[in-house]
Amino acid sequence: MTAEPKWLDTREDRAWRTFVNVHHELMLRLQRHVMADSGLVLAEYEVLAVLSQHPDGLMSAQELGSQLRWEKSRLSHQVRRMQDQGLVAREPNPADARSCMVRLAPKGRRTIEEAAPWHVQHVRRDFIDLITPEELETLIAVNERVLGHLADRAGSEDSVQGKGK
Amino acid sequence: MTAEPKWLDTREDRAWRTFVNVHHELMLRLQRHVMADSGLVLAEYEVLAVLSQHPDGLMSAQELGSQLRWEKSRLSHQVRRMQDQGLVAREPNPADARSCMVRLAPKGRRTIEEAAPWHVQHVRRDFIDLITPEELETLIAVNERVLGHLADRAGSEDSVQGKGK
DNA sequence: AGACTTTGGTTGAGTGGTCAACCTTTAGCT
DNA sequence: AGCTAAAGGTTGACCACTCAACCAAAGTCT
Repeated sequence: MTAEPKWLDTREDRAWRTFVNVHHELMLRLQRHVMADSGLVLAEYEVLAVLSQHPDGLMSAQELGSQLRWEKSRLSHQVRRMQDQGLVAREPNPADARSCMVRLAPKGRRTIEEAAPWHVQHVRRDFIDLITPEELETLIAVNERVLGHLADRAGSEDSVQGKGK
Repeated sequence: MTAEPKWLDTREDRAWRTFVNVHHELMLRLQRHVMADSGLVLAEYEVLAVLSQHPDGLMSAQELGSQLRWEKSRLSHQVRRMQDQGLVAREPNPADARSCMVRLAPKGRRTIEEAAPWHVQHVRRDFIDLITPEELETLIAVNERVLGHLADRAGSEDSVQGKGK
């Protein structure tokens, strides 16, 4: 990189830093709460939450993964662990022999139904309720813009530039 | 939890989901970029970045940690790994024998100076430049509000409520 | 001075996530 | 049909982060 880049000014730097920090600390706190309330780790909660909102708590691994925006291997590991605990079950997918279905087990349903109200309350208290409606709209707009941008670039990811040095 | 909680409405849910997703995908992308550009992992970059902005690249572990908002054990592990790579060095702290100082090693300085412009450019392209100045102010305000809130509650963290069930 | 607490830091165990390699099935092409 | 490529998942290795236990030095209180 020969020319000096545009460094971040004070506001930009602050926006970036706080963005990173807020996420980290919020997640840490929610993790501890959900663990205290239900014995789940956050990742388990998220899987159960998505599953429980589908008819019969049944969906293909891939749909589950794409909804969570998780990599397939991450999901696979997670599902294995949760299967060991009896929270979910794997079933063959009749429509595609490569694929597999993940089903919410009874224990999983009980757990999520008990945990969800608490979790929502914590998300509210530590995040949503601190934000005005206008700010909320701004957040959504910005986040979706960034996500769209990232999705766009996701494919065209060889055209980086000459590489440092 | 006897009474039904206030569930998240569509906008709130969206704000929360996109918030989580944006962070995850941005970090993933930045991690890959900084790795491709300089061979560093993001955590290493962050440590070097903070160190390089201090006189002589020297600061106490605790100051480093608080600036990064990292737990002490995380920092300790990270510094050890980076020391093994010759990016930083540990030195005794003359002012306090319990403490220790972390110094930016020459190799660390070269690395960060080469990596920083690229990193900044990526943060810009994938985040900052997608945000209008007014939105940026909103972001900062919201993030700092949430951080303040979290810091407040950090201490008083036994007064949870009756617990589920 | 002597005990008690607090602070700064390290360590090891356990866990979660990424990556790359692999296998199987499905889709595409001729 | 037959060959190749792509898609869905699994696995194992590796690494980073958290948590709890621990240690030594500083501060505090009497």
